[in-house]
Amino acid sequence: MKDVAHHAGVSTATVSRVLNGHATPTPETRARVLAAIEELGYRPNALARSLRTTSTKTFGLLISDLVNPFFAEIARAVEEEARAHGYCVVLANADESAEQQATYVRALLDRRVDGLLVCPATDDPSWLDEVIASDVPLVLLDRTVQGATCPVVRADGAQALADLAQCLIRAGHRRIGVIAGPADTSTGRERLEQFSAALGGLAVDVVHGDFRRASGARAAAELMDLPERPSVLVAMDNLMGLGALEELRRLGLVVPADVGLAVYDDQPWFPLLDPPITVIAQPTVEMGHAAARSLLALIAGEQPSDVQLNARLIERGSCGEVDRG
Amino acid sequence: MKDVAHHAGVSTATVSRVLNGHATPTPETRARVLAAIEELGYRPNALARSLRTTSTKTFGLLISDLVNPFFAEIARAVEEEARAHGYCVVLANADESAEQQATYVRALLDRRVDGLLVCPATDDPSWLDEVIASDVPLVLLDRTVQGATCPVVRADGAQALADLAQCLIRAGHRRIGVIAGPADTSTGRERLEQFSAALGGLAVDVVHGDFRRASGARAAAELMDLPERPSVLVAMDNLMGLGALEELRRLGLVVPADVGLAVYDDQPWFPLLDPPITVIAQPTVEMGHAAARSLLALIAGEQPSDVQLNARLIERGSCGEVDRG
DNA sequence: TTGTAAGCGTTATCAT
DNA sequence: ATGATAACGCTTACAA
Repeated sequence: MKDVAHHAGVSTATVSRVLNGHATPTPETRARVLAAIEELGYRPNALARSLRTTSTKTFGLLISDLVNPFFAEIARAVEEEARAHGYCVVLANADESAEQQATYVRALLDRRVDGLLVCPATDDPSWLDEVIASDVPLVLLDRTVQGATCPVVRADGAQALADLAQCLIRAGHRRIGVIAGPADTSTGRERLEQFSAALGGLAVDVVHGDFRRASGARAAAELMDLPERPSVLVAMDNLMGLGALEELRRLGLVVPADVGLAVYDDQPWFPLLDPPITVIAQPTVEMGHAAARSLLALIAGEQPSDVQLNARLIERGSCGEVDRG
Repeated sequence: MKDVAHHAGVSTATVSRVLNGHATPTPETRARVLAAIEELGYRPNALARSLRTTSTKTFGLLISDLVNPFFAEIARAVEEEARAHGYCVVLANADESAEQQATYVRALLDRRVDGLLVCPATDDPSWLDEVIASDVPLVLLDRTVQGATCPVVRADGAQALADLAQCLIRAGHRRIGVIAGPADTSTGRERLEQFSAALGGLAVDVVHGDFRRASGARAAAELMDLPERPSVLVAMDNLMGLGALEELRRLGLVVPADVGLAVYDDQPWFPLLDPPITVIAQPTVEMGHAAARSLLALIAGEQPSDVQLNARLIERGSCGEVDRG
């Protein structure tokens, strides 16, 4: 910057003014400075600038699992909305681990992001104190944590789960196996509760997984090993659904003849299976956009309210019709 | 930091020394400082630290398309390896756009990342000059660009494509439709060339896509609309393969009876289709790890050589057997 | 072992 | 309209 100033015969202050589009510099000095910048290939140091202005024009986005396409889509949407408003997104991947999440929260805070979007790995609220202390604006995405007072953006699956319950009961299912998410995540608990509630008194067999593929396979194996086999399986996330599908295949079980299957989260390949899989689809793109906008609002000093988007059931025939012979 | 120093009755220099694990501070002053840090909830400002030390302990990772699971897996692996060596990864998503890529290269350079990993969206080398000028270490991942002199980590598909060609010819295919990647990407060109070469004189019908889903559907439609229909389609990337699958389904065509299909990139759901899809699998995790290690080496002043991992054919039956009646 | 002070590359205040 | 200059929060000679 000093070089540029020298080259243009001005002070660094003027260079700064040109850089930041201030009104003051005269058109001709502006031209001289711009020429010098061009010639020297000068690029401002964002670190120094941020140190001075206390603004990094950067969001931190903490994702629970990057290889989960549900989160990848959300991340893409967040980044899209952020970019439209002049913000960069630093993406960190917690891999469904609470410790990694805490580590990254700290790393992002230390790097002075202007705002934080977190898809919490677990309910554990211990990391919250640090971000509150730093008073960096925070928005929770997809999942909540205990006692958080910040805006939350999530999909409401109650209606969709009720629809699914109806659909299964109508099809004659009386033994339902649920591959639930972790009990220490809000989505894991809620989906299970809402589904159970919608089922009325009907009991379900529940095995908890961890929202990842292998756990879906394990859970499916366990459920199909029960003395009284379920006639349909409901996987509460797409990766566990994938694992379940793999396990059923391995066991030589045919969907829906031997056992039905429904999955939470839609994926483009679900309709390609035989039979196409019945799913509950979440509005990922809208969630990402809404979350970024909430954070923007928070930064602008507003008080954005929570956002609840609706998930919806897409029936495709993988839940079959139970033979009532 | 000044507060901490006051609180502990020392100077900021001593606080700094404690923070950075220097040998000098006496155990008891160290304890006092640590206590003060704890009590005040002090967190060092990474920006200021980086400004001073010119090291951010951060890699920039520029991905061509985050919702492409191939890149998501790579990103995860890069992050994993980087974390193991004390580096954070800032992930940016170019969405297969050259302009967005250039924008992000600049943003990452300005933020003074210690190294850059780029999966180039196109061959366009214009952004290269800026990173060379900045002399931030650079590693190219998956794709190369014209005239780049930096280490490259990629998968070599020549053998796998030759195997696939053999497999198709053996099955009796004589009209092969290729859904190729963009001609302005190295992987787009190479895969097509290597496959054509392996086919010997046999002509192929080629339609270029953009490595994304919709283009795969369009290309499949175009190929199946040819006066002489191909008996098998080869999609040179998993997203275009997905699109092709969707289009074939829409057209009411059955794989492999009506038309065979092979796809570059494996995905967990390919084996679940009926028939399971024959694919060429790339070692994504190894690629991510290798790339991160190459960058680490570059930063350490070494001269890592290019890395070529082998892709491999996995035959699963979606290419059928042509009826030679 | 510890403190003083300069400097990293900016921006912003205050003069001019 | 422009130029000195202090300050942002940290690290590191150098001195004590």
